[in-house]
Amino acid sequence: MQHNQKKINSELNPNVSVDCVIFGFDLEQLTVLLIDRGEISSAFGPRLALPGNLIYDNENLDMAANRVLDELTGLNNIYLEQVGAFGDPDRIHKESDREWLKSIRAEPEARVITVAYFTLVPMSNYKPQASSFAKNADWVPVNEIKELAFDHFEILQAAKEKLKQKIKIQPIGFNLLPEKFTLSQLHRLYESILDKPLDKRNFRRKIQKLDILTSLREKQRGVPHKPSLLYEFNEDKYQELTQTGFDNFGF
Amino acid sequence: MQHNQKKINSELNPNVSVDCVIFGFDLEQLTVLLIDRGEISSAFGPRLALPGNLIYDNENLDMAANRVLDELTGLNNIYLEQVGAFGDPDRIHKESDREWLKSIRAEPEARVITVAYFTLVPMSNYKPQASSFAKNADWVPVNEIKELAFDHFEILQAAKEKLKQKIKIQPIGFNLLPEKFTLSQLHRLYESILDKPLDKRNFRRKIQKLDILTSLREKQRGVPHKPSLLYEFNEDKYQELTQTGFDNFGF
DNA sequence: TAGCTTTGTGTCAATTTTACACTATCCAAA
DNA sequence: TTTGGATAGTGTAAAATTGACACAAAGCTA
Repeated sequence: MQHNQKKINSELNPNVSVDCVIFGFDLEQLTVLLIDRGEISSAFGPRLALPGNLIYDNENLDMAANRVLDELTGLNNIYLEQVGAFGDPDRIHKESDREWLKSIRAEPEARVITVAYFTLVPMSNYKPQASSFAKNADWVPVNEIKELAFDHFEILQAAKEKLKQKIKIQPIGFNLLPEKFTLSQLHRLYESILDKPLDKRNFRRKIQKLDILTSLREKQRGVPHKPSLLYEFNEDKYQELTQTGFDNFGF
Repeated sequence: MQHNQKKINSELNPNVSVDCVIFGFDLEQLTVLLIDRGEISSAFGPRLALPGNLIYDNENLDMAANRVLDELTGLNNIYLEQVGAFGDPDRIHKESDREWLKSIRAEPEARVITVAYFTLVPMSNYKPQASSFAKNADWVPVNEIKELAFDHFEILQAAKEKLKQKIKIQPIGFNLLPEKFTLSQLHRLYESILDKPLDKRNFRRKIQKLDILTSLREKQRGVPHKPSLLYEFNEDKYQELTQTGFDNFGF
């Protein structure tokens, strides 16, 4: 593999962007980190949008997604997975979006293909803060989101679906929880991702059988009810599992 | 949704391409339709590549993939699914690939992000033929492919994986078979996609339970052994199934 | 100390999965 | 026409998994 073209300066590629669906879990429900575009577009359409940006010509797509994530949250080394590319020619040309683009893009009329990612961040590690491209960012429960800028709602749907599929195959949900968590929290997390109720006892049986939890000799404190045992995620077992994979479909 | 920018002429977008992993099944094994780039690059690297092309500015990604597929095979209305975007800055800058690009691209040095698709075509409906961007195209058994141009081998791996996952969730395999087929052929197809042997009786039981096959009162002819019953795919049941979905993971 | 809230636990029936081997049918070759 | 070769087609029993279901224990609060 040779690199024949050394890029001294890296420039924004006006035709390709990344957008991130940043999932969090407030121990109650699944949430997404959205940016508020402010008044400028509110007269015409949704204020909220997924964080995203054009890519630089010297970075690959994963790097670009990580950069966006880092700029917004200060987090890196985060679970990140590509959802796919979205490239409708008119995806950014709704009236309500054009105004905003004029204010942030050098070529607001350019056709932009976006590559969507989803990431899982432990909300406890992060509180929203201002960033270069977002004055305001906030966690919004997934179920309350009815519309978003551009085609971001469609992207969100795709990301949810991908997460749903993925969590059936790999125990990635732990990325959304604090280091120590209770089985009830994990249970609730699965319910909100799969978007259906799961029997408590059956869930516990099944998750325990995966053998990736370490039970700590420590209880919840300060809760007005029987305190729960805390658990930790067992990375070694996880690695082993991802090797083996856990297939579902019986064949 | 308003369209504010009418494009009279559509131009090639020099920064975004689509590549298609066109799967076929020769009733023995899974195959992929590859184009032969010919002598020009053979001195340096692989001659074979996935069919693909730059997108036009007035078409969306699915349309572009369909166009590539149509140009090469004359087939349209084919099962098609996005695999994802591949955007390493150096993905097309191997020495062995640059020569070829010079011969087919207006801007051979431009950075190109590609969006990969996989499609399933019934091989019986198609015999390779010349096309605008490929003098020669041919079916190659998946297992025999060791290297491809650009990052196409990586794309192929991703497409195989996606197909593997997908076939566990939806009965899409039928797209690879002729209209009438035998259970053994279907069996063999699943084995070659999942890349592992499946017990014959268990497979038959399971597939029958899906209830998407119609048994024809017709037998194979001219085979030097007990002829197999022929089956047909039942579209109505399939639609019903995709509604319900068939989940694997038990939760 | 009484009451509220959530945790944590077991069993049984039904279903699904896995492993496994022999006969039936057609063609081809002798 | 008989025989051999090849693949089709079929059932069962043991093991594992799933799904449905209810009540006592622990801590907090008033």
